[in-house]
Amino acid sequence: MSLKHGLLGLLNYGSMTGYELDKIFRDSLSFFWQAKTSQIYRELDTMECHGWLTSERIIQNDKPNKRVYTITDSGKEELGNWLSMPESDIANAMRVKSAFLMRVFFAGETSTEQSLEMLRTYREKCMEASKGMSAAYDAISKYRTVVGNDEKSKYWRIAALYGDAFIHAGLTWADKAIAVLEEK
Amino acid sequence: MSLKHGLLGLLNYGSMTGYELDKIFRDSLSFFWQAKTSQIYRELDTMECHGWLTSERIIQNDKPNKRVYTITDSGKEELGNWLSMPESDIANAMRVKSAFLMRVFFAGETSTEQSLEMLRTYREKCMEASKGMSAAYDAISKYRTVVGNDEKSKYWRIAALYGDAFIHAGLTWADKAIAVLEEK
DNA sequence: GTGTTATACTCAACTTGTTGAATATGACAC
DNA sequence: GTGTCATATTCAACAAGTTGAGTATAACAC
Repeated sequence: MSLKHGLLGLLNYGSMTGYELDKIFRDSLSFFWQAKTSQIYRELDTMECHGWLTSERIIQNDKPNKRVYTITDSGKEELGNWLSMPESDIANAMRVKSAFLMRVFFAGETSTEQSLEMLRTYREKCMEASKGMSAAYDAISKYRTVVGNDEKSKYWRIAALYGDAFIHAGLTWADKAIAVLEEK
Repeated sequence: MSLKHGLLGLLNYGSMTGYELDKIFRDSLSFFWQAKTSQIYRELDTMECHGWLTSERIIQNDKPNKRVYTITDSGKEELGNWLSMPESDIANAMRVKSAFLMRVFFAGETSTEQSLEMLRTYREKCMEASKGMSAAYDAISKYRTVVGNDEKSKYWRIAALYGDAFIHAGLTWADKAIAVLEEK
């Protein structure tokens, strides 16, 4: 249900269109949650049916018409419940689901050279992601001025710190793994 | 498609029942891929339809009858293709999907005390997971003797190292995050 | 006037994953 | 003879996520 709650969280900052929500997801939440445009619109529909949102059609002359979504009291309540829900998805948070690691696990079926190649590619992706983090921090600064709340942006920074920590862990792991395979 | 490939990887070690596959998933792959029993049986069905597996019904006297699955040449080919498939899910591997981090991101809506509570719980789960890793290493030793291949178990260790690295990163992140919230 | 980009949204088919119950056998303990 | 555990599998309904194409408007540059 977390996509729904992510959307509620964003709409709690202010009313928005599906298009804007989609962009913010890509810009800033995509590090820890990804959603396709089509899924976002679908979820907005069902959330409106639940009564968590209302929507209003805005006629525009310079651009295509749009639909602006606004969170309702019932939506705010739902968001609050989700935020204070304990345990269950903290346990969930520990869960990794990685096709890549599954490949590492079974890489004994291929050659050492191929496995090293894979790990080196992973290492490079970590380096790229590491550079990309500055964009995330930029996005945080940008949206902080929009939302105008430093207390909230503190939590965004904490989430970004998670990104840094895990990218760094990925790098050092890759180095260690490469070393294990290279030793003879 | 990774559950299918995980099952192929295990069946490549030797023929097994759905029940055994389910247990091995829980024992050793669950760190990076989780699947429900019912899903495993469903996937085995569709994989047999693809011709990646054959199955044989074994009549037992002391226990309920069982169905033993065996990987076919076509299945081995599929496994090989998946293992040498580049890029695509290395990029995927970088992706985190965490409802917990989403909650951190929006935790500004709740009190600092509640947020700290959440982070402390996370920290504890990391500690638990850290202890649980030794069980994973035990499982590796146990299955190494079953599979009888040290070269392969090398990769299992590498996967386990990933677990260690990420649990450790989670711990230090949680400490940092708690420090950020506690500073006034 | 042509191509590109940004805006704005919709749809359908499909695969994957979750929930949770249901069924059945035989061993072993008390 | 009752209860529990380990073995072994099946089913159905539902929720979530993916793929990929399709539709449309208007600004801006060249």
